[in-house]
Amino acid sequence: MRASQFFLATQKEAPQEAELVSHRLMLRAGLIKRLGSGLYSWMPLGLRVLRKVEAIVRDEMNKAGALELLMPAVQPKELWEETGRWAAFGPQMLKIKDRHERDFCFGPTHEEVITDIARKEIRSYKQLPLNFYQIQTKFRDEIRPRFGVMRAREFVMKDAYSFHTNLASLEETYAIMHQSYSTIFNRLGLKFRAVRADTGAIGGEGSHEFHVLAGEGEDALAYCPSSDYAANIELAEAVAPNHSRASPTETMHEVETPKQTTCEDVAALLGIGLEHTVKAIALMAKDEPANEKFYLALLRGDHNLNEVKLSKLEGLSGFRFATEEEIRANLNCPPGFIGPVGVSKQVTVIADRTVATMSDFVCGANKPKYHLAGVNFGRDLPEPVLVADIRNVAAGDASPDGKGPLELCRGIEVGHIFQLRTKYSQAMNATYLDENGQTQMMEMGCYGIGVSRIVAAAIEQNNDARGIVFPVSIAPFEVAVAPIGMDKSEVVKAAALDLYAKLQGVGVDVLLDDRGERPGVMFADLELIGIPHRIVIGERSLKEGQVEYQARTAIEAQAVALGDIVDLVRKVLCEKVI
RNA sequence: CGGGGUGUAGCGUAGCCUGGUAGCGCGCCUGCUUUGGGAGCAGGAUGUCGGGAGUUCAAAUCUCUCCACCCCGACCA
Repeated sequence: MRASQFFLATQKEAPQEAELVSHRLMLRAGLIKRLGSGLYSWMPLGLRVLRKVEAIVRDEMNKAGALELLMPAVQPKELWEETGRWAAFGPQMLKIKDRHERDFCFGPTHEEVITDIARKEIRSYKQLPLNFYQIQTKFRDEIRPRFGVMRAREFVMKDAYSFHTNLASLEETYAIMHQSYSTIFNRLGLKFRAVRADTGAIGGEGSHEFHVLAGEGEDALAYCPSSDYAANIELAEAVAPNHSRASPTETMHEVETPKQTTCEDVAALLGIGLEHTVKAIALMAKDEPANEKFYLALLRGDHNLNEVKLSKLEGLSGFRFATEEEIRANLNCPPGFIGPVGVSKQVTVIADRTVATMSDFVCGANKPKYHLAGVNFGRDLPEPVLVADIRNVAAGDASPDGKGPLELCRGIEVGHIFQLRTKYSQAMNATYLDENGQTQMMEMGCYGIGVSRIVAAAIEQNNDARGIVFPVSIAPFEVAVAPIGMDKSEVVKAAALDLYAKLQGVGVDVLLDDRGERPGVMFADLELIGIPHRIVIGERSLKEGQVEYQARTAIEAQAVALGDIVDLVRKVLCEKVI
């Protein structure tokens, strides 16, 4: 591609709408343009990247035995009513009407459509297993779209759905997909991690998420460096302490804490470690539809509440944080000084497993400007009603597989695989006849990849002060040729055109910057848009029979003989292929 | 939806408090010069100041209202 025939739309300054580095760079490099909240146009440069990601995903899906098809983006309401998801999906689903006032949605996902296809087309066990996939635009009316295409409302997704006669077959395909996803992210040149995950709204049993590792990722992950354990922090178990509670050594006593409303402040005032304090979090939840109860959740001062774990406890599925008024009404004390000692029987106390083994701890006194020290369960207050794992794991915690301490990192979820089992086949009566002529439910799996999100995640993981650093496999162009003074110098022009033709001839995806811009402009643009390799042709070095080669990640250029440059490019491109 | 913020040319912004000619940088167009890290000079084009209503002799500026977008929480590929 010649830059003069292409559409480069780089900008020096990023629009102030963007906060996240990948979003800013995508706008500055002219990869995308915003149309509305969560709606983006893919400009020619960005689309090249998106298409390369798609091509890798498609290639690996095909290799894994999945069959590509394409389903309608617009889906009739009736299908969704069969699974109860017309109502359950809620406002995240964009509902639309046709001219006859019939209800449709713009598909946020395709379990219903594919299951409808399966129940109509699959009759016999001989046809199974089958794995269908598509790469398609989805729409989810997110509560808060943000970060550009990272969390857009309209986005491109690869979704695959597999059908099986039994669980073993499902598990086999699930393992193949797991492997295929790993291959995909390796080929994309991304650092990633597969983690055990919560199954969320889609339901089912086994589930793994694939995260691109990035410091600003939306998800926190826990992993064990000395084993293969890795899990989303939402799910990662904080293993129960392996010691029993020590006997009390102190008597309970009040301490004056006039301005200390947090565990940190109280610990600092008393000169003790945060791990000797207990914080109380006031919650409201309905155990019956009409009956809202007040709860106190107890966590060690240095631990954080895990809302996913908490909401899985009996009666706490729809919990919310109590308001200040509710705290005052139930504890007769303002927030900042609340604690579990002396509370009425109306208050249900839930203790994290770590808290349950603490003794001689410090907590709020339920009395303004006072805390209590030397507090002990059994003696100073009743044992907690419920003891459970309700905290986030912290770095250094024991791994649940017993193979060492956990570490934390952040990631961007770009893939998710599920064993759906028979959730949809049952709801929609997707059956087949087995060897004995008996009707059986199909087992199902589903496997998603956020194709457009991958582009943002790749940039989030690979950038520097000068701009994007694309992995070769998804760069809009593999190599840029930058001739200096092309319009002035016939030798430069001839050499540039010749090299351009030769690189194209050997199948290199090359951009010739023939715009006639000054060197500084070319270099800045080519670096911003993240072209991995650059060849500069100038009169100066041509006199020596040389050109300059520089990798995007390199600090300095190296002189290369004109005759060797094509081979060098082929070599560096091959090194990147996995 | 709750909390915080922003809206002035394609992008970034000043002006708003204290009402009175809409300004700057980048980009864009023309010409000349320039060509190894975002060029120089000269000339030029582009604004419903987010929309509507109100106050006023006069509104980008004050008031009301609607809208859009961004950031923090619950959702997710």
